[in-house]
Amino acid sequence: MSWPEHPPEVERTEYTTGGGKPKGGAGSRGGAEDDRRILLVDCDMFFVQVARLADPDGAGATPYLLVGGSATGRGVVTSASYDARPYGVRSGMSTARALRLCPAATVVPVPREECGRRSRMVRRSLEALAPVVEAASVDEFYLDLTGTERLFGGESLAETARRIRRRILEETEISVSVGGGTRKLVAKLAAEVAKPGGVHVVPAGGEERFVRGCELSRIPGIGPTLLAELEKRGLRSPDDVLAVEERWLEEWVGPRRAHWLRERLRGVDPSPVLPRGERKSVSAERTFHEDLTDRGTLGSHLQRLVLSVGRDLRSRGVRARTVTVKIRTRDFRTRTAARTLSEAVESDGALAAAARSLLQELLGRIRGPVRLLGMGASNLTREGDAAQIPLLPREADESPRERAVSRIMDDLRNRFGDEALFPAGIIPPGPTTSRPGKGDGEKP
DNA sequence: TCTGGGGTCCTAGGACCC
DNA sequence: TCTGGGGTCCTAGGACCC
Repeated sequence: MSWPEHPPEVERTEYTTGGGKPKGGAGSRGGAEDDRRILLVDCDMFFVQVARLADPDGAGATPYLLVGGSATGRGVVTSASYDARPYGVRSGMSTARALRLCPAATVVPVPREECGRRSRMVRRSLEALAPVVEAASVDEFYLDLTGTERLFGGESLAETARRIRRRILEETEISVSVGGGTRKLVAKLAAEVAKPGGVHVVPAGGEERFVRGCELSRIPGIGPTLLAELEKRGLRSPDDVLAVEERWLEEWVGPRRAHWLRERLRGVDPSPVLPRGERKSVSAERTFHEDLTDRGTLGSHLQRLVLSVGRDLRSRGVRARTVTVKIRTRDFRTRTAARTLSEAVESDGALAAAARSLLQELLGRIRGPVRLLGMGASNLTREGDAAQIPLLPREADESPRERAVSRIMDDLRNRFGDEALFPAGIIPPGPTTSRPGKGDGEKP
């Protein structure tokens, strides 16, 4: 059974809101009358699945698989196989510690390209099955099926979810779990219940009871900081939070967050399922194997980051007006410096010029070695978009020649590989830049 | 237990303009 | 010399997500 190209009788819920932010304004409440049919399709341990598909004999052969950074360096676990989790391994944990907990485990690097490929496969399959698809991340997709009841012959949301699950597995070899309900928040939490490889749908009207039954830490938007803030006040469950007088909550976490929190815990979430718009920023960063002090070395690393970000910008056909440089020191403090240029740029030369002076500025502000260096570009505009007319004549941030040079370099790298050219002063890929897909995990 | 890399969104303060 | 309010843009930092 497949989805017609343009389902005529689908009545889409129309939303006028711009960003899909959970503003919770008085106008658009997700009240009891909310009868949307929303699914969250969540790939099971996505990186582990993809690593196994990409390397069936290596990663695919061991039950205890950790996907993530190197074991000897400062890497962390991005995803751990279900067999490894009973040992206490969690994503975000340092790989070294994970290996202490589960010594039998194999570590492999994240297969980035293959992850992108499989993610696009899943998205395309879903787009053929539902009228509105929002890619929330590489491995999570919201579907809005509101109005499809007749089209699907009265099929229940849970039946639809199971059908979609089977279909995705057939078409992409990726196993997913599916959560469903009338709101994104509820669908998301339901998917946790559905894992691994199952389906869970919360019936309309049961939202508040369902959310109240969840742990606070599982509610999207409640992170470690807010959690600790609430715990400090003795609030450990949704019921605890909802029992507290509103004015106290407002005093503790601020009026806006207090309101947001109460709405969420009552299962209210009016945010619409919206296909993702344009990218807002592009960045690259690097944590060093050992903290760095030498400014020349830092400069070379910065240049590498510039090349990566510049190429990313150009491949997307966008230009950036704001350049940001970020450093993290040994004490884990992060500092950023940003500059907005008078016109948007895309060439490595223009990006590098801005980045270099920002790095100097940052190095003047800190003492001691640098743990991480990052570089980002934001304030993006499409190439074709009308450029702002400068009010006064000024020096250009970027010449047509600089743009042309960068594009030629992209072309050469695309044809002959990343290592084809490294302008003087650039640190070539070192031993820490391991290549995915070879052998049994990485040992730099 | 020593914390990756890619993002998004929010807040707060200052500059500047009207 | 004292005194506005609002709007927009920019910067820095931080919370959060996967």
